[in-house]
Amino acid sequence: MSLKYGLLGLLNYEKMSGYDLDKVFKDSLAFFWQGQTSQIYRELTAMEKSGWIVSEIEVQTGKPNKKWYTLSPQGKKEFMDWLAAPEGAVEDLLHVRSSFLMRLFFAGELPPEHTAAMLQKVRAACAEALENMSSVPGIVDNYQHMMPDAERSRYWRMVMFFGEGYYKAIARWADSMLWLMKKQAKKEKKK
Amino acid sequence: MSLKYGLLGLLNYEKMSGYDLDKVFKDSLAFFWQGQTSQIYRELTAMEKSGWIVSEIEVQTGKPNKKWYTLSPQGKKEFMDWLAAPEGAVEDLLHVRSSFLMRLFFAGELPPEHTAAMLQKVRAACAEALENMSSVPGIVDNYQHMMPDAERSRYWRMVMFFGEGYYKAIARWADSMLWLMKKQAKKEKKK
DNA sequence: TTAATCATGTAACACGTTACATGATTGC
DNA sequence: GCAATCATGTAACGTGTTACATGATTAA
Repeated sequence: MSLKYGLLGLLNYEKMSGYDLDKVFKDSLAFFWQGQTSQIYRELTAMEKSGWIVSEIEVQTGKPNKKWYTLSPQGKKEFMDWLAAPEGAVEDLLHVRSSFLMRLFFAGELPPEHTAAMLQKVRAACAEALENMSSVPGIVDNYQHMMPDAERSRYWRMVMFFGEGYYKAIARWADSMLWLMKKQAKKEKKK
Repeated sequence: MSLKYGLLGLLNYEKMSGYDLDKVFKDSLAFFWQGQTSQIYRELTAMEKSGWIVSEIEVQTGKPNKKWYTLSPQGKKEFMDWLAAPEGAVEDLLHVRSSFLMRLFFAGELPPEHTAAMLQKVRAACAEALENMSSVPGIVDNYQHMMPDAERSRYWRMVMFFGEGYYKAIARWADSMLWLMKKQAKKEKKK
């Protein structure tokens, strides 16, 4: 659902090809929405058919031709309508979907050591994710030229803060679950 | 991917019909994995074809017939293999996917008041979600009979703690973003 | 009398994932 | 010589979503 609108949003900043969109998408939106290259091309074809975007081909020599996409007035309207639409927008953020938690739910079928090891991996993954985040401000700066004004990137930073808070929350949770398991293991031994 | 295994996991506790599974699923697993009723029936049909589960029909009068599903040895094996499989299990928890954040990213196209209102709704939704969570321990107790032993539900509680931490983190984030926006609005006025 | 519960699904469509295809140019 | 970059996709399959169908019984 959102992939479409992500692409429209980027095209609203500037004219781009599918290839460009793929890269910019992965640099900016991929933190909260993942899309395969093949899917991006499919959506672009579909949106052109709907008249939301318009393409023109630039013939290149030595390289494959480039297909430049531009937002049509209708596409801009669709984007703005989606952006302002309130339906389901808020609930969505609280929505969790995770196969890790599914495994944890059934973890009673395995020895506790297995789960403890997984939680430790979660801890490590959080630490790594938080470290990797230090490169994001640089990326934001690199894209400053694309944004019509500086205020635009304020929201990008808000999304970043969300990521930070999220990773930290998971780390804290994993720590306290590990502590809980240790306590429980001691109790078991006494018996 | 996980829906299948969620159903197997529940059938590992006890024999159930699609209808039962649908309800139990929504009471327990739906916090971290959503599945429509129609999807559940589809997966059950598919898994029976694969030989992971076996069905027997109970003829009822006054009510529709019931189709009881049991885990086959192969199904149990598939479940245990999935449960212990480490591939991608951890990364998955750190994975974010949210159309709310997509909208926030592009929020510069709208007046800041619009975004502030959305953030306030997020705050309210977190508070509500945390309140609703108080009923979960009761649900866990209700299902105690299904679990082979008390330790099994320890992991259910861990999942619950995750939810709590998650909602609290979002609430804190939303608060600080609102504070940030207020500060910024004052600056704008001065100019 | 109206809604909820019991119990099964089918059909169609939208979206996500994986694998594959092509082929020149540039940097190590 | 080999990998990466540039640039386009198609095909097939898997999963998620929405709408619809049936029809008796029971509780408010």
